[in-house]
Amino acid sequence: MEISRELVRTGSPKYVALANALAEQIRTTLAIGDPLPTERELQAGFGVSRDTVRRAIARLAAAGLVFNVQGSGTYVADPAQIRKGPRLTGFSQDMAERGLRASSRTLDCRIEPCPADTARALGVAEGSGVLLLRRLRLADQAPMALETARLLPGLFGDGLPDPEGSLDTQLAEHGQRIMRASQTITATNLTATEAHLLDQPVGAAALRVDRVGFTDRGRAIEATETLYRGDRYGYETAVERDPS
Amino acid sequence: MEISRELVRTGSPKYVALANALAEQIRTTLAIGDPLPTERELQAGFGVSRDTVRRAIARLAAAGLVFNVQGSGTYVADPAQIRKGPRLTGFSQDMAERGLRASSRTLDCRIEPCPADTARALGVAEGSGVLLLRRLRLADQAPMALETARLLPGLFGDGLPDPEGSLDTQLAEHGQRIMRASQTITATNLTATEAHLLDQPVGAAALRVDRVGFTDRGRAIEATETLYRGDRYGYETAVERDPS
DNA sequence: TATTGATATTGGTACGGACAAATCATCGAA
DNA sequence: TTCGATGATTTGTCCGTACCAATATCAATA
Repeated sequence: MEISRELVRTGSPKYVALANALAEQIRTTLAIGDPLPTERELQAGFGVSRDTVRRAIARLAAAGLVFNVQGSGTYVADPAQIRKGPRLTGFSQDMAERGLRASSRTLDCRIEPCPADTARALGVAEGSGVLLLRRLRLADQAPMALETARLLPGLFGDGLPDPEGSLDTQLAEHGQRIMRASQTITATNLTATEAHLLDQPVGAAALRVDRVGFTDRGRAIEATETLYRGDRYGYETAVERDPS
Repeated sequence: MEISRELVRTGSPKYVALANALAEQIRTTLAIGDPLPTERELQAGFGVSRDTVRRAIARLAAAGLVFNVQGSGTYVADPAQIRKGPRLTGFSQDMAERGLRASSRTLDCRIEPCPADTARALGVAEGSGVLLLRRLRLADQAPMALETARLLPGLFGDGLPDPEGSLDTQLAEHGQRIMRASQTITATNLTATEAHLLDQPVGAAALRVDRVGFTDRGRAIEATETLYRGDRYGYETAVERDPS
């Protein structure tokens, strides 16, 4: 493997720059199963410490690009097989990655008393006012999902969000970034109302995703229930074994 | 926070032992939002290097137990809100964690030609012989899921696996451990045959999980399709934002 | 009182070294 | 040829040090 000896750092830490450089070289010059240069070779080649090399490789391993074998080396993983784990995305980005154009039709946008289960998830008192946003989500103009979001009040200053835009983006503009979320995925048959909105036959199978979003401080700020059309949507995820 | 000064190491690395010790003390003596001792305090208290302390804390952070704030400290996260990510488990263990007793009824167990899509997932030639294992999975005696597994031949020496036992356990006994898997989750309506086996009405919504299991070397050895009853099963997962 | 600015504290990055554990290549013996 | 021992190689763990970046604290100032 050819080793470039200069790292481009645009404000990011050195190990991130090194990881990017390695990822690029893996894409361009290495095949699946090929070994990377040894850590000490990389250390010498890039003129960095082994600690930095190991951090960079750990980053690639976490992304599923490579895997380590103690005593042997570090090897390029199969990108077709090792899919990336589920990333936290909004609907728009999710659709974009599937090559679909996302749009939405707002069904409801107002302050309403919080139901019990949502209140528990958000850590607020039952019946206290939360922002309700109900939207029909379209992909390439055709109905894809029915989304009911409840957010803590005051996240958008005093006003309401723009129902047409990406919630995630608007939250970020107000200094609130959802860094992690917990989801429960179930299957359900559509009711008549839901089926009509989604342009599906009554009783059709739908994927129901209940999501609670947290900031990096662990504060729950958003609870969303989404009904995806079973015939159009699949949820991809990667799981790993417990360290044991 | 009280700091114990002795670490119990049962073969595991020091940072793992420290992480366990910290997790225990967090459970017993700290509340949500409380700050951990500073890294330098822990370093002195346990008599280890700061590197070891940081590794231990990184482990806890990855598990969602704590979170870091640069310049401020490390704080205890809310365990009720931050659920653990999905772990790679077999059906038996999955049910056990839900407090249900798993059993199974074998519907089919033989060698058969591999269909095209599975062949691609497993990286073998289409039509080559793979081990087919079809089982009805029961939880507390009631049908829960319909599982169709295809495995590379020869994983169990020359014979077939015991259809009643845990596949995962039997694989491990033959030196094959599935370390990661990629899954696609969809919703579907049950056919008449499937519905009958699962004791559900025809057309009931079911959660379909297509899983491909890989060894730590990235080799695919198992492809499983599982139909879970929509009224009994939910899939829980945690997602995180991309590092960006 | 409110704001600013200096200073200390805390986690984040980076360097260096040493040894352990797993693996691999080699060589010798059976 | 086959098997096993041996030593070299490679990743994993652990230690120590130094400095950077973000945050918190508090005194000085307007």
